[in-house]
Amino acid sequence: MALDKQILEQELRTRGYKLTRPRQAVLAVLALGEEHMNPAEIYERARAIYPKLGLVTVYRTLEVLVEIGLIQRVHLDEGCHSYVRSRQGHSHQLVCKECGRVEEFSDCELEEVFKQLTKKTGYAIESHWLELLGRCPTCR
Amino acid sequence: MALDKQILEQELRTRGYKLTRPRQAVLAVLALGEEHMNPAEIYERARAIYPKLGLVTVYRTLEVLVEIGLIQRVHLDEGCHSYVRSRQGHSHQLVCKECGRVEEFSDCELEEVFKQLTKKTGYAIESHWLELLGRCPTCR
DNA sequence: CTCTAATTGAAAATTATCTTCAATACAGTC
DNA sequence: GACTGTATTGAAGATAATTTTCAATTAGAG
Repeated sequence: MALDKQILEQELRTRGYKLTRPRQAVLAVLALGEEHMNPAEIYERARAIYPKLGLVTVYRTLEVLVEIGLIQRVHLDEGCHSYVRSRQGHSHQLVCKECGRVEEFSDCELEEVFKQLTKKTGYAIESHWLELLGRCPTCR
Repeated sequence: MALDKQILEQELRTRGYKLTRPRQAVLAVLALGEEHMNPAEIYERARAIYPKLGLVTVYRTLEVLVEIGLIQRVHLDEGCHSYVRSRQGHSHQLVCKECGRVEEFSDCELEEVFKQLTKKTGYAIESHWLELLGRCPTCR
Protein backbone atom coordinates (compact mmCIF):
# COMPACT_ATOMS: atom_id res chain seq x y z
CA MET A 1 0.00 0.00 0.00
CA ALA A 2 3.00 2.27 0.23
CA LEU A 3 2.70 2.32 -3.49
CA ASP A 4 -0.84 3.57 -3.26
CA LYS A 5 0.26 6.50 -1.16
CA GLN A 6 2.54 7.59 -3.95
CA ILE A 7 -0.28 7.39 -6.42
CA LEU A 8 -2.40 9.61 -4.22
CA GLU A 9 0.43 12.08 -3.81
CA GLN A 10 1.10 12.19 -7.51
CA GLU A 11 -2.55 12.78 -8.27
CA LEU A 12 -2.69 15.67 -5.84
CA ARG A 13 0.38 17.32 -7.28
CA THR A 14 -0.87 16.91 -10.82
CA ARG A 15 -3.98 18.83 -9.91
CA GLY A 16 -1.91 21.69 -8.64
CA TYR A 17 -2.24 21.05 -4.94
CA LYS A 18 0.83 21.36 -2.80
CA LEU A 19 2.15 18.23 -1.22
CA THR A 20 2.51 19.30 2.38
CA ARG A 21 3.52 17.26 5.39
CA PRO A 22 0.05 17.35 6.95
CA ARG A 23 -1.46 16.12 3.71
CA GLN A 24 1.11 13.40 3.39
CA ALA A 25 0.20 12.14 6.82
CA VAL A 26 -3.48 11.98 5.96
CA LEU A 27 -2.75 10.29 2.66
CA ALA A 28 -0.58 7.72 4.36
CA VAL A 29 -3.41 6.77 6.70
CA LEU A 30 -5.94 6.57 3.90
CA ALA A 31 -3.65 4.55 1.69
CA LEU A 32 -3.18 1.97 4.39
CA GLY A 33 -6.74 1.42 5.34
CA GLU A 34 -8.97 -1.31 4.17
CA GLU A 35 -11.35 0.12 6.69
CA HIS A 36 -13.59 3.11 6.60
CA MET A 37 -12.63 5.79 9.04
CA ASN A 38 -14.28 8.97 10.20
CA PRO A 39 -12.42 12.28 10.35
CA ALA A 40 -11.59 11.89 14.03
CA GLU A 41 -10.08 8.44 13.52
CA ILE A 42 -8.08 9.60 10.57
CA TYR A 43 -6.89 12.54 12.61
CA GLU A 44 -5.72 10.36 15.43
CA ARG A 45 -3.81 7.95 13.24
CA ALA A 46 -2.28 10.67 11.12
CA ARG A 47 -0.98 12.42 14.19
CA ALA A 48 1.20 9.43 14.87
CA ILE A 49 2.95 10.40 11.67
CA TYR A 50 2.81 14.17 11.94
CA PRO A 51 1.97 15.25 15.49
CA LYS A 52 1.46 18.92 14.73
CA LEU A 53 -1.46 18.05 12.46
CA GLY A 54 -4.74 19.85 13.14
CA LEU A 55 -8.16 18.30 12.86
CA VAL A 56 -9.26 21.11 10.58
CA THR A 57 -6.67 20.12 8.06
CA VAL A 58 -8.01 16.60 8.05
CA TYR A 59 -11.45 17.93 7.16
CA ARG A 60 -10.02 20.12 4.45
CA THR A 61 -7.89 17.37 2.97
CA LEU A 62 -10.79 14.94 2.92
CA GLU A 63 -12.88 17.52 1.13
CA VAL A 64 -10.28 17.91 -1.58
CA LEU A 65 -9.83 14.16 -1.96
CA VAL A 66 -13.54 13.51 -2.28
CA GLU A 67 -13.80 16.20 -4.90
CA ILE A 68 -10.98 14.66 -6.89
CA GLY A 69 -12.56 11.27 -6.45
CA LEU A 70 -9.65 9.63 -4.67
CA ILE A 71 -11.72 8.71 -1.67
CA GLN A 72 -15.37 8.04 -1.11
CA ARG A 73 -17.80 8.73 1.64
CA VAL A 74 -19.44 5.82 3.36
CA HIS A 75 -22.76 6.41 5.05
CA LEU A 76 -23.46 4.41 8.14
CA ASP A 77 -26.48 4.66 10.35
CA GLU A 78 -24.63 5.58 13.46
CA GLY A 79 -22.11 8.33 13.04
CA CYS A 80 -22.50 9.17 9.41
CA HIS A 81 -19.57 10.23 7.35
CA SER A 82 -16.72 7.86 7.14
CA TYR A 83 -14.30 7.70 4.29
CA VAL A 84 -12.47 5.03 2.33
CA ARG A 85 -9.93 5.03 -0.41
CA SER A 86 -11.81 4.52 -3.64
CA ARG A 87 -10.04 2.13 -5.95
CA GLN A 88 -11.88 2.06 -9.22
CA GLY A 89 -13.57 4.99 -10.81
CA HIS A 90 -17.09 4.25 -9.70
CA SER A 91 -17.56 1.50 -7.23
CA HIS A 92 -19.65 0.16 -4.42
CA GLN A 93 -18.84 -0.99 -0.98
CA LEU A 94 -19.14 -4.12 1.00
CA VAL A 95 -18.62 -3.19 4.61
CA CYS A 96 -17.96 -5.70 7.36
CA LYS A 97 -20.17 -4.97 10.36
CA GLU A 98 -17.73 -6.65 12.67
CA CYS A 99 -14.31 -5.27 11.83
CA GLY A 100 -15.18 -2.42 9.48
CA ARG A 101 -13.15 -3.81 6.60
CA VAL A 102 -14.28 -2.53 3.25
CA GLU A 103 -14.28 -4.48 0.02
CA GLU A 104 -14.96 -2.59 -3.15
CA PHE A 105 -16.52 -3.86 -6.30
CA SER A 106 -17.64 -2.25 -9.48
CA ASP A 107 -18.88 -4.82 -11.91
CA CYS A 108 -22.48 -4.68 -10.92
CA GLU A 109 -25.47 -5.38 -13.06
CA LEU A 110 -27.54 -2.53 -11.86
CA GLU A 111 -27.86 -0.88 -15.22
CA GLU A 112 -30.66 -3.17 -16.25
CA VAL A 113 -32.58 -2.47 -13.05
CA PHE A 114 -32.19 1.26 -13.65
CA LYS A 115 -33.52 1.09 -17.16
CA GLN A 116 -36.65 -0.63 -16.00
CA LEU A 117 -37.16 1.90 -13.26
CA THR A 118 -36.77 4.82 -15.61
CA LYS A 119 -39.45 3.37 -17.80
CA LYS A 120 -41.76 2.66 -14.90
CA THR A 121 -41.41 5.86 -12.89
CA GLY A 122 -40.42 8.50 -15.40
CA TYR A 123 -37.50 9.55 -13.22
CA ALA A 124 -34.19 10.33 -14.89
CA ILE A 125 -31.65 8.49 -12.78
CA GLU A 126 -28.47 10.47 -12.47
CA SER A 127 -26.48 8.79 -9.79
CA HIS A 128 -26.75 5.95 -7.38
CA TRP A 129 -25.42 4.73 -4.15
CA LEU A 130 -25.24 1.11 -3.14
CA GLU A 131 -23.87 -0.13 0.10
CA LEU A 132 -23.81 -3.65 1.43
CA LEU A 133 -23.35 -4.65 5.02
CA GLY A 134 -22.26 -8.05 6.12
CA ARG A 135 -19.50 -10.07 7.63
CA CYS A 136 -16.13 -10.64 6.04
CA PRO A 137 -14.58 -14.10 5.71
CA THR A 138 -12.37 -13.56 8.75
CA CYS A 139 -15.16 -12.46 11.05
CA ARG A 140 -17.62 -15.19 10.10
CA MET B 1 -52.80 9.66 3.29
CA ALA B 2 -55.01 10.32 6.29
CA LEU B 3 -55.48 6.61 6.23
CA ASP B 4 -51.77 6.07 6.49
CA LYS B 5 -51.62 8.16 9.60
CA GLN B 6 -54.05 5.81 11.27
CA ILE B 7 -51.97 2.84 10.29
CA LEU B 8 -48.93 4.45 11.88
CA GLU B 9 -50.87 5.26 15.03
CA GLN B 10 -52.26 1.78 15.28
CA GLU B 11 -48.82 0.27 14.87
CA LEU B 12 -47.39 2.44 17.63
CA ARG B 13 -50.17 1.56 20.04
CA THR B 14 -49.85 -2.13 19.31
CA ARG B 15 -46.21 -1.98 20.30
CA GLY B 16 -47.14 -0.50 23.63
CA TYR B 17 -46.23 3.10 22.95
CA LYS B 18 -48.60 5.79 24.11
CA LEU B 19 -50.31 7.77 21.44
CA THR B 20 -49.64 11.30 22.59
CA ARG B 21 -50.53 14.57 20.92
CA PRO B 22 -46.92 15.39 20.06
CA ARG B 23 -46.47 11.98 18.47
CA GLN B 24 -49.68 12.34 16.54
CA ALA B 25 -48.45 15.60 15.09
CA VAL B 26 -45.19 14.04 13.94
CA LEU B 27 -47.00 11.06 12.47
CA ALA B 28 -49.37 13.30 10.58
CA VAL B 29 -46.46 15.08 8.93
CA LEU B 30 -44.71 11.85 8.05
CA ALA B 31 -47.86 10.28 6.70
CA LEU B 32 -48.39 13.18 4.34
CA GLY B 33 -44.98 13.43 2.87
CA GLU B 34 -43.80 12.01 -0.36
CA GLU B 35 -40.65 13.90 0.37
CA HIS B 36 -37.81 13.17 2.67
CA MET B 37 -37.53 15.60 5.52
CA ASN B 38 -34.91 16.21 8.15
CA PRO B 39 -35.77 16.53 11.83
CA ALA B 40 -35.88 20.32 11.70
CA GLU B 41 -38.32 20.32 8.78
CA ILE B 42 -40.53 17.76 10.42
CA TYR B 43 -40.47 19.82 13.59
CA GLU B 44 -41.53 22.94 11.81
CA ARG B 45 -44.41 21.32 10.00
CA ALA B 46 -45.58 19.39 13.01
CA ARG B 47 -45.73 22.54 15.07
CA ALA B 48 -48.43 23.81 12.77
CA ILE B 49 -50.48 20.97 14.17
CA TYR B 50 -49.30 21.00 17.76
CA PRO B 51 -47.49 24.23 18.59
CA LYS B 52 -46.20 23.17 21.99
CA LEU B 53 -44.14 20.44 20.35
CA GLY B 54 -40.44 20.35 21.20
CA LEU B 55 -37.67 19.46 18.78
CA VAL B 56 -36.39 16.86 21.20
CA THR B 57 -39.62 14.98 20.93
CA VAL B 58 -39.28 14.89 17.18
CA TYR B 59 -35.88 13.27 17.53
CA ARG B 60 -37.21 10.77 20.01
CA THR B 61 -40.25 9.91 17.94
CA LEU B 62 -38.16 9.43 14.81
CA GLU B 63 -35.89 7.11 16.72
CA VAL B 64 -38.81 4.95 17.77
CA LEU B 65 -40.29 4.90 14.29
CA VAL B 66 -37.04 3.88 12.65
CA GLU B 67 -36.63 1.10 15.16
CA ILE B 68 -40.10 -0.19 14.44
CA GLY B 69 -39.42 0.13 10.74
CA LEU B 70 -42.22 2.55 9.96
CA ILE B 71 -39.89 5.13 8.53
CA GLN B 72 -36.50 4.98 6.89
CA ARG B 73 -33.47 7.13 6.94
CA VAL B 74 -32.29 8.67 3.69
CA HIS B 75 -28.64 9.54 3.41
CA LEU B 76 -27.73 12.54 1.36
CA ASP B 77 -24.32 13.98 0.90
CA GLU B 78 -25.13 17.38 2.25
CA GLY B 79 -27.00 17.36 5.51
CA CYS B 80 -27.23 13.70 6.24
CA HIS B 81 -30.21 12.25 8.01
CA SER B 82 -33.52 12.79 6.41
CA TYR B 83 -36.46 10.49 6.88
CA VAL B 84 -39.29 9.11 4.78
CA ARG B 85 -42.27 6.97 5.44
CA SER B 86 -41.35 3.47 4.40
CA ARG B 87 -44.14 1.82 2.50
CA GLN B 88 -43.24 -1.76 1.88
CA GLY B 89 -41.26 -3.91 4.21
CA HIS B 90 -37.94 -3.50 2.54
CA SER B 91 -37.61 -0.97 -0.17
CA HIS B 92 -35.32 1.41 -1.92
CA GLN B 93 -35.55 5.02 -2.74
CA LEU B 94 -35.51 7.13 -5.79
CA VAL B 95 -34.95 10.69 -4.66
CA CYS B 96 -35.52 13.72 -6.85
CA LYS B 97 -32.57 16.08 -6.58
CA GLU B 98 -34.73 19.01 -7.54
CA CYS B 99 -37.85 18.82 -5.41
CA GLY B 100 -36.94 16.12 -2.94
CA ARG B 101 -39.83 13.87 -3.87
CA VAL B 102 -39.24 10.25 -2.98
CA GLU B 103 -40.43 7.28 -4.96
CA GLU B 104 -40.07 3.90 -3.36
CA PHE B 105 -39.66 0.61 -5.08
CA SER B 106 -39.00 -2.86 -3.88
CA ASP B 107 -39.00 -5.27 -6.77
CA CYS B 108 -35.33 -5.12 -7.47
CA GLU B 109 -33.20 -7.80 -8.95
CA LEU B 110 -30.29 -7.37 -6.68
CA GLU B 111 -30.43 -10.84 -5.24
CA GLU B 112 -28.55 -12.27 -8.16
CA VAL B 113 -25.82 -9.67 -7.84
CA PHE B 114 -25.52 -10.49 -4.15
CA LYS B 115 -25.14 -14.18 -4.73
CA GLN B 116 -22.28 -13.62 -7.11
CA LEU B 117 -20.57 -11.29 -4.71
CA THR B 118 -20.87 -13.72 -1.85
CA LYS B 119 -19.19 -16.33 -3.94
CA LYS B 120 -16.46 -14.00 -5.09
CA THR B 121 -15.58 -12.23 -1.86
CA GLY B 122 -16.57 -14.65 0.86
CA TYR B 123 -18.56 -11.97 2.64
CA ALA B 124 -21.91 -12.89 4.12
CA ILE B 125 -24.19 -10.11 3.00
CA GLU B 126 -26.68 -9.25 5.69
CA SER B 127 -28.28 -6.05 4.62
CA HIS B 128 -28.07 -3.55 1.88
CA TRP B 129 -28.85 0.01 1.09
CA LEU B 130 -29.57 1.33 -2.34
CA GLU B 131 -30.38 4.89 -3.12
CA LEU B 132 -30.92 6.49 -6.47
CA LEU B 133 -30.73 10.17 -7.23
CA GLY B 134 -32.27 11.76 -10.23
CA ARG B 135 -35.01 14.00 -11.45
CA CYS B 136 -38.70 13.25 -11.24
CA PRO B 137 -41.01 13.58 -14.24
CA THR B 138 -42.29 16.97 -13.09
CA CYS B 139 -38.86 18.50 -12.62
CA ARG B 140 -37.39 17.28 -15.87
C1' DC C 1 -61.92 9.32 38.43
C1' DT C 2 -57.44 7.94 40.18
C1' DC C 3 -52.88 6.65 39.81
C1' DT C 4 -48.54 5.35 37.82
C1' DA C 5 -45.30 4.93 34.43
C1' DA C 6 -44.28 6.78 30.11
C1' DT C 7 -43.63 10.95 27.89
C1' DT C 8 -42.72 15.68 27.35
C1' DG C 9 -40.22 20.35 26.78
C1' DA C 10 -36.74 23.65 28.34
C1' DA C 11 -32.21 24.26 29.10
C1' DA C 12 -27.78 22.81 29.21
C1' DA C 13 -24.24 19.54 27.49
C1' DT C 14 -21.97 17.22 23.79
C1' DT C 15 -20.43 16.39 19.33
C1' DA C 16 -19.42 17.39 14.62
C1' DT C 17 -18.20 20.62 11.38
C1' DC C 18 -16.96 25.28 9.60
C1' DT C 19 -14.93 30.01 9.59
C1' DT C 20 -11.48 33.39 10.53
C1' DC C 21 -6.97 34.96 10.49
C1' DA C 22 -2.19 35.52 11.45
C1' DA C 23 1.80 32.50 10.96
C1' DT C 24 4.12 29.07 8.10
C1' DA C 25 5.88 26.16 4.44
C1' DC C 26 5.77 24.60 -0.39
C1' DA C 27 7.51 25.08 -5.06
C1' DG C 28 9.10 27.65 -8.67
C1' DT C 29 12.78 31.19 -9.79
C1' DC C 30 17.05 33.02 -9.53
C1' DG D 1 21.01 27.08 -1.71
C1' DA D 2 18.45 31.52 -0.74
C1' DC D 3 14.26 34.32 -2.15
C1' DT D 4 9.48 35.13 -2.77
C1' DG D 5 4.44 34.89 -3.71
C1' DT D 6 0.72 32.10 -2.74
C1' DA D 7 -1.48 28.12 -0.93
C1' DT D 8 -1.88 25.95 3.28
C1' DT D 9 -1.90 25.44 8.12
C1' DG D 10 -3.46 25.31 13.16
C1' DA D 11 -5.60 27.57 17.10
C1' DA D 12 -9.53 29.49 18.71
C1' DG D 13 -13.92 30.63 18.32
C1' DA D 14 -18.52 30.14 15.84
C1' DT D 15 -22.26 27.42 14.26
C1' DA D 16 -25.16 23.47 13.72
C1' DA D 17 -26.87 19.02 14.93
C1' DT D 18 -27.96 15.86 18.33
C1' DT D 19 -28.27 14.10 23.17
C1' DT D 20 -28.83 14.29 28.14
C1' DT D 21 -30.99 15.77 32.36
C1' DC D 22 -34.82 16.57 35.10
C1' DA D 23 -39.00 18.35 36.91
C1' DA D 24 -43.70 18.79 35.13
C1' DT D 25 -47.37 16.71 32.42
C1' DT D 26 -50.42 13.29 30.38
C1' DA D 27 -52.21 8.82 28.36
C1' DG D 28 -54.60 5.02 29.49
C1' DA D 29 -55.26 0.84 32.62
C1' DG D 30 -57.98 -0.20 36.42
